[in-house]
Amino acid sequence: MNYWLFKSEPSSFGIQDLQRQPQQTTYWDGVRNYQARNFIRDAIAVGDEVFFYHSNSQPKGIVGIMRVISAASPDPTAYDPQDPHYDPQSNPEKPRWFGLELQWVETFTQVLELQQLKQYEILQTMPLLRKGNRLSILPVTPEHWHFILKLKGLHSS
DNA sequence: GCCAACGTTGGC
DNA sequence: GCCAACGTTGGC
Repeated sequence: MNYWLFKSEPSSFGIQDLQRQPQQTTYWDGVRNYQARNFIRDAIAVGDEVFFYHSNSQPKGIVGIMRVISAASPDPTAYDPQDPHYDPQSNPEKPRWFGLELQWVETFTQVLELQQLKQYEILQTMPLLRKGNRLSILPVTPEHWHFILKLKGLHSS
């Protein structure tokens, strides 16, 4: 069982949107970066837990937790010319992009803001905090995962 | 709105 | 295979 962090802009899909879905699940599609694709296709497994991160927003930070409930499958939006993530070069015979199903687990009572996370020495090695890291899907070490959960405990009432 | 830090594309 | 140009992400 591994831990991850998925970014999304709440203006397009935030954790509140996830909570409103039927069964509180969603298919995470639209990933068009090979490194992130490799995580989805090769490393993320059913049962893994995921921090939901709101990017490009105010506040920005970790807003909750999701759980992986399906294996990766070819992302159908890649073949849909109407979709903003349409990739004309991708071919259903040889899928290039993948997505997977996630289920809502928890929404934090308070956002763990980026600025706050930056204050902790132990988190300095998080890929999330490394300058210039724009990957939308990142691994989280168990050490960092549990530290952040403790932080969350401190800041919820 | 700006721009640094990438990733991707395509000419050569 | 190199690398300049371009596009995107995302913090500020």
